[in-house]
Amino acid sequence: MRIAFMGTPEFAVPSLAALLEAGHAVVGAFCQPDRPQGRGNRLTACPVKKLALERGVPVFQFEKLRAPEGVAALRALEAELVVTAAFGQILSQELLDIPPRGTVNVHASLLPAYRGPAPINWCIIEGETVTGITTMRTDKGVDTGDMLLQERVGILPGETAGELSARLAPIGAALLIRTLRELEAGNCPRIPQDHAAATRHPMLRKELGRIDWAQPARRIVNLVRGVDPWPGAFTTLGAEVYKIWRAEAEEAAVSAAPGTLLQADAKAGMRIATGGGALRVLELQAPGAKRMATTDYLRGHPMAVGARFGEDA
RNA sequence: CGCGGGGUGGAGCAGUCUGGCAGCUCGUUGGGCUCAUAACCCAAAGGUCGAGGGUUCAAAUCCCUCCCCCGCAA
Repeated sequence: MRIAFMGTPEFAVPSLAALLEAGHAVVGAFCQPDRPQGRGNRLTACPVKKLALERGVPVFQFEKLRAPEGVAALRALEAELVVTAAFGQILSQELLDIPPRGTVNVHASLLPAYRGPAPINWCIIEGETVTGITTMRTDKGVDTGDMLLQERVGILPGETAGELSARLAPIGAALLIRTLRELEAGNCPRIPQDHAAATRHPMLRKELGRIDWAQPARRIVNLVRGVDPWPGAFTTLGAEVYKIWRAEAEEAAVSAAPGTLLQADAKAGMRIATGGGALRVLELQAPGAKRMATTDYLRGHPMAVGARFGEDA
């Protein structure tokens, strides 16, 4: 099929690769414009753009695809079908009307649950143990279109959003290919979503990573996993910002105020009081330093038991 | 030219300002001790101090150039 692909981050890469692999004519790859990124603010190409260039697929980057130039560009490609995967822009009805065989989206959740731009992160933050991939017909709402195929995937204990995303991406790619095959054969199911059962979660913000020590340790662990690798869970100690990358919940009863440093020993490790149990910090990152095992950190940076995290700001 | 922190035995760090013996907490190895240990005691190995150049009687430390890592902002 003549397909226009739209996607931006790493998650979308296997889907684009699979389309090419399956012999589809990918006539264009749309992704977000290059953004200044990292130290030095250098313009950086997104993963989809890199792959597209590598495979000789024409790349299109519009600040707003729904603006006239974007619409014209898509129209000019004369694609039969549009495939989107974590594109990062909402398609207008005008855009949706262009491809004669419609638009198919690869979404990383079991719709209608976890609609929105960051389903993988939110599943983990909310403590889910099962998620999945849904392929769907894109309509004018955000992740509201009719569902095509769905595949359940278990979330591993301790798995981070980054790890889960890397695991889901190829599963999504495979499901996409199967969906297209069944669409072409005319035997693909098409199931309207139960909108009453839908949940929607917002885009990630930096501030989401701030640890609320009044929460139970178990929820803080889920936050730590769910915002890894971005924005990362963090807390403050005085003016310093510490990131916490790996932690376990300890159910023991704790009487100290939430955020209190209960233990900081280079051998026994670090424990912090929470609103429910203690948080055992296994891996952290101090300002200016790289992430490291808590015990390693404590060897060179003794900390006073009784200090309160998250007290300022 | 966005702002800032950092690179020192295997790990985490101090020492750099004010040049003068390569140091701390661990780990590793060997030995001892103990019913036992995230325990304790004794000993040992392990370093181009990120790279190159310069200044100096003398450079981890001061000057110049470069490389690499990290945080913030976006």
